[in-house]
Amino acid sequence: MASKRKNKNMQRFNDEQIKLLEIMFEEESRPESRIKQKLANEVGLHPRQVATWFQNRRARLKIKQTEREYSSLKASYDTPDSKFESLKRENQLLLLQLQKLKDTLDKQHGKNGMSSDSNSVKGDSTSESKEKPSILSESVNHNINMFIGDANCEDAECTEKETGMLNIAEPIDDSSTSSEDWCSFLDQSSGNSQWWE
Amino acid sequence: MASKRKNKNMQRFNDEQIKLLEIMFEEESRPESRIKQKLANEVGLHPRQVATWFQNRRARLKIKQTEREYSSLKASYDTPDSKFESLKRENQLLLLQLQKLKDTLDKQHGKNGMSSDSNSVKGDSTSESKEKPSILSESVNHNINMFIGDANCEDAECTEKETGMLNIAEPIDDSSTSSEDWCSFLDQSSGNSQWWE
DNA sequence: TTCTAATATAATTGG
DNA sequence: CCAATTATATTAGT
Repeated sequence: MASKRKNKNMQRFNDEQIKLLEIMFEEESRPESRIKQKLANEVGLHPRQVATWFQNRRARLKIKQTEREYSSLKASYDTPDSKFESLKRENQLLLLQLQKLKDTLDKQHGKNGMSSDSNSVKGDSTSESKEKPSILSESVNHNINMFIGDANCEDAECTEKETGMLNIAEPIDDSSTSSEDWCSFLDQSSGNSQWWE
Repeated sequence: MASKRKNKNMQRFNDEQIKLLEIMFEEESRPESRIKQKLANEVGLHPRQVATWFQNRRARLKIKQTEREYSSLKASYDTPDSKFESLKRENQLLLLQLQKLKDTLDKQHGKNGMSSDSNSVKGDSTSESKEKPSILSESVNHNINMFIGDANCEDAECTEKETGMLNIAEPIDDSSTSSEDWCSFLDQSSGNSQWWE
């Protein structure tokens, strides 16, 4: 394909040569031709080799710098994983709304929280006969559980971490409690995370 | 950097050598030692050089195959991103539940549905609703555990993973809820989005 | 020891 | 000159 016959022998430069080249590179990563020629004489290489070495050396430097930049950028932007955080916050808000609505309904029905607890976990399907199947409670308790996962990490270091989420203490502050602003509220909450669509 | 001492001369193999090596490689990419030795004699290289060549040749082959596989896999699978789809679906479920609750409330309060602001479920959190230690809240909270796993292992650096636990939400029996378009802010579920990469 | 995967380095190619 | 790629070698880990 592309193999020329003019390829001679390649030669790894020895430590002395490398050392001198590195020293020169530290002073000036892009020296003039004359300097390179002089250097070539000193280390016993062809000028072309010295030029090539400087090019490769600059390329290596650039790669390292780029990697470093990328790392720090990623470290600063990626850490909280803001995208997932936002989605989780979104879900928390929705759950908060559900909870409040449920409280309101319970009050309306004048229930005592202690007895006749039809809103426990969904395990009590033994005898569901309630005078009011109340789509509400069942619906609420129905399931807010979720499992969302994916693990691609083969042998990497995916460290696990517990999230003590559910800080529902979030001040949702009712500045605008007008009538059917259900939608507006939800609209807001989903609006502050446009990224998800 | 890592240049050890005894780096001597390297030698590019000539066309004849390469040609023979390639022919042999096509027949058997991993020949036995004797064959490699015989080959080395035929082309005038050290056995070690021939072995190295085969190793790197295999590496190159594998890289190309892997790249091809990755490309097609990525092309076909990359888009939906099930994690976020799941989260979005979860949000939709929550909203559906809210809708049901809201409908129920409207019916209970009957006529003033249009201007009903009696239960604007939102803002409280500051005062009010103290008399009820909210057993319900706990119940709800217990159901909120999520398990979210993140996996960007491209660079073998899974930043973090959060675990809650629990199971998949049962599908809501929404055969009756056909008015899905309330606050239609969820509907554009757009599965495209590569925004997060 | 052999193999794989990852990396280093000298050289080439094309722009 | 630079970016990208190639070809050989070397090293770490199994």
